[in-house]
Parts: sequence; C-alpha cells; structure tokens
Amino acid sequence: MTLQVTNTLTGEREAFEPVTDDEVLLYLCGLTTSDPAHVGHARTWTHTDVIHRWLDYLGYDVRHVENFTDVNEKIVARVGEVGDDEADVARHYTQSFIEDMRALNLKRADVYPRVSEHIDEIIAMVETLVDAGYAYESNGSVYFDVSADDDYGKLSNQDIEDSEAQGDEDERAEKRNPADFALWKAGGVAPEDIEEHRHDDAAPAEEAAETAQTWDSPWGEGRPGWHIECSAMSTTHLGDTFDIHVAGSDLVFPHNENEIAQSECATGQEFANYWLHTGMVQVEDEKMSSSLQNFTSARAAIDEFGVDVLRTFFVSTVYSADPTFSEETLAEAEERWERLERGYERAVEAADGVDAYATEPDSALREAVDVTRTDFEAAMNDDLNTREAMAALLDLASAVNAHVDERDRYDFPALKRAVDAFEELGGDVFGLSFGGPDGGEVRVAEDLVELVLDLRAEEREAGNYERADELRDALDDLGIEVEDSDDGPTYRFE
RNA sequence: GCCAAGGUGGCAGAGUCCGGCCGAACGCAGCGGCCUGCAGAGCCGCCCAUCGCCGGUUCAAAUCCGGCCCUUGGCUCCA
Repeated sequence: MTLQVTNTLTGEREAFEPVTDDEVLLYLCGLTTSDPAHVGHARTWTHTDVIHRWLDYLGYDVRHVENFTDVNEKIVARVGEVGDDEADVARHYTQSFIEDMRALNLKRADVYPRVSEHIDEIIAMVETLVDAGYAYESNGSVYFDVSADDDYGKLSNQDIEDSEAQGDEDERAEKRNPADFALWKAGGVAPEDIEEHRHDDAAPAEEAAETAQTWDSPWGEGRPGWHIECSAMSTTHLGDTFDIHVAGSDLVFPHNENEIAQSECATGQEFANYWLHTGMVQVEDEKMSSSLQNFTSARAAIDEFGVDVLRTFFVSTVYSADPTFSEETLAEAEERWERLERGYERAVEAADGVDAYATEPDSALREAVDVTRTDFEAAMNDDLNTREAMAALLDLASAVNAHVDERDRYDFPALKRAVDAFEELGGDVFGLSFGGPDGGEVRVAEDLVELVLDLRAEEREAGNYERADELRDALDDLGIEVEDSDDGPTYRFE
C-alpha cells in the first residue's frame, strides 16, 4: 500500500513518487507577518505537520521549507502599532508565529526563509525571466508576460482572456496584458496602497509608508512583487523541482498559478510535482480571515482549548475540507480527545498493574490492535484521510475499554501493543501528547503560580519582605524557581 | 459572468477516484439497559438518512453520465 494524494494540478488522486527515492522535498506557503496567526493558519500548519510526520512514518527523509513573508504593504500598514518600521513589525509577528508553532507542537521545518534575506535570488530570477523574454521592464517595474507562457493557467484552469486586470490604474497602464503581474515594483510603498489595511492605532499612512524597505536592482530602487518570493525561496532551498507544495486553497489563483509560471519559465523545469491545498476554516458559513475580523487567533484558541483538542479538531476533517469552527465542533473535538486519552491511560494502567499477564490472551483486543494499525495506515495512505485514521484510533480506545471492563486478568502483550499504537499513531503521527500533563493542567499550574506571585508582589509593595520571601521559599519547595528581573518576576518548573 | 471545490441523519463529518462488503464509518447530542452509595468514566443496545433536485446507464449507483438548483473559495492582500 503506497501513499496516494489528490493533486490540484491534475485534479486526480495519484500515487506519490518523490523525485529522489528516500527523500521528500516539501514546501509550505507561509504567512505574511502583518497579523497574528489565526485558527485557519494553525490548521494549515498542523495538516502540513501531519503530512511531514506521516512521511517520516513511511521512512522518508523530509526536507521541509516554510517561508515568512516579511516584505508587504500590509506589514507597513501596521507601523506604529507593534513596531517603528516595516522590518520591526515583521520581526514582531515572525516571533509570534514561531511561538504559536511551538505551542502547536509542530515539527520544526528545516528552513524558514524570509523575503528580506532573499532579495538577491529574487532579482536574479527576475533577470533570468527578462533575458529569456518572459518578462519586461516598464517604468522601473518588471512584469511577467502571461502571453509568453503557453502553460499559464494550468493549475487553476484560468483562461487569461477572462481574467480581470490586477493592480491599480497606474500599474494597468504599465502592463501589456491585463493578466500580467508584477515581479518587481519600482519605488517604495504609496500611502494609498496601505490606507485600506490600516488599523486605527497605526501610524498615519504617509509616515508608515516612509518606513517601507527598498532595494537596489538593475531597474532601479524598488521592492519585489507579490508572487516571485515563493518561487525564489522554494527553488533556492529545494532546487528547481521539488515534490510537494502545500498552500491554502485561497492561494490557488493567482499566487500559486503565478509561482508555477515564474519558476518553470525561469528554470525550464517542472516546479512542484504535487500540489496539495488545505480548506478554509468556516465561521458562520464564512471563511475565517484577518480582513473579515471574524477570526480567533491561534494563541487564543490554544489558551482556550489546549493543543490536543485543537489538533484533534484539525485532524477530524480531511485537509482539503472546509471545517466549521464553532462552540459545538470544538466541544465535540474535546470529547473525542478525552475519549482517546482515557483509552490510552486505561491501557497504560492495566498494562503496568499486577493483573497483567503474559498468558491471558484476548483475541478480540489483539485483533483490534491489528485492525487499528492497518486501518490507520490505509486511511493515511488514501490521500491523508486523517478523519478515518482518527476513527481507527477511537475504535482502539473502545477495544481497550471493553477488555479492561470485561476481564480481571489482562493480556499484557496486547495492552503493550495498544499503548505503542496510541503513541506511534496518535502521538508521533498526529502530534497528540499522550501521557504528559495536558495543556489544561499546565495552564492551571501556571495560573496558580501567577496567583502566588501576585500575592508576593503585594507583600513586597507593602514592605513585608519577610512574608514575600516566605512565599518564594514555599514555591521553591514545590520545585518552582522564582527570579526577579527588571520586567518583574519570572519562574520555571525545575 | 468565469474558474475551482462541495451539497450525506438533530449537529458534525468520512465514504464518491476503482459501482456491489454503504442495510452509509468515527464522534457529539438524545433514549434504554448494565455497572454504580451519588456523579463521572466505561460497556451493550436504540433512535435520526428517499445520500441537493430531475433524468439516464447498469443485474446493481451516495458512488458513473447529462441537465438544473444551492453553498463555499478564487477572479483584489489572504493558510
């Protein structure tokens, strides 16, 4: 049984065959560092993470690249809110993304390239396209000539005759064909370009625009276009042709389409072999999105539900579906996760007790473990059907419960294999944390420590240093080390 | 208008590629029983589905073909 995936490029389910036998080159279109990551972003990250983990499970060596777009007018529009200039705002959100990714228990990518550190590669690629006749300069900007690329539109089936003009009036005037798109944009950022993305507490548009970064190029001072970055960064770190390109389904056109056009015209090689697109999280029958202001930030969701519940929610729909984010669906995910976790814990407790024997075979449980493994693997290989794979795991929980309920003497080898299955499939592949304290418990512990620290701060302010020290010592006895710093107290669990 | 993906029980959501094992999975909610000092957890069972509509192909269709209706995403920054 080999892995099959649905390829947006062909619209069909295909056998997965990497360019190199044992290695998989994976790219995910990352986020623009202009807003906090929300649940929709977290879902795409998590499904990509599960793909990575499944490829690991199958024995592939995965090279995983995921970019941060740190040059964009939306970032400039946040100047004054969380930073003094474009680069500063970008740093702020890049940091917050990294923290969210850690909190979500995502496997680290091999490279997190940023646009600002790949300007040379971007310029080189644009030059190649100009030299080869696929792009032209106009008023210091460079545009991709869609009519020069016979394959244009092959991902999204767009007909360039039907496409509406992109860009503002000035830009349209500079283009030969309305469907042409910018590879390089002359000058900085115009205040009116960031006006619509501005929040009330941001700096005035004029002032913010001043902080936009620009770079020297053969066509004069300017900034990279919207789509060229992903082409430059992916080919730099993965080569001209790589295996899997993941992105949200909202990026199919024009972003991914343009990536293909630029890359294949520049390198003469196939770009990505398999295109996987994740669905859009729905909130009240509408896409969750930063601009619609209907989003729950990844951070808030992790704080409210915990990573395991959130990951269970994500994995309970196939990656390509548009799942409903609501109180009901998250409550259901919570029930599912608890059922799974309880099943795991019962298996561990039964296996680690004196009532577990080597000579008490329970064929029902033994068969259930086998079925779980084969069903899970078949589901994952069938276009990464995490929903079905999860069902297999939940069936295992039922089998464990039935075994422990019905018997006084347990089948140790079978229980051990059940525990292994939970840990390898639910833990390693789905990234769920069996065994350890769950997110909720950790948060309560942290809240309690903060509560004590608040009390201690009150004593200190009142000058009751003896009492304050007693509280610190009491925490220390519990294995919580408190240190005072300029920014207030910090602590860590020993 | 054009492109793409969908429409499956009260909710949510697999199955559709490769028609029959789908008399429709897993789960949530609801109901009954077991267990139980109570509750919870768990176990067993049940309830709720003319699989968007109409027509066609077939011994057989949720699954294939045609038409229509509706939803979501894209065509503008977007996971």
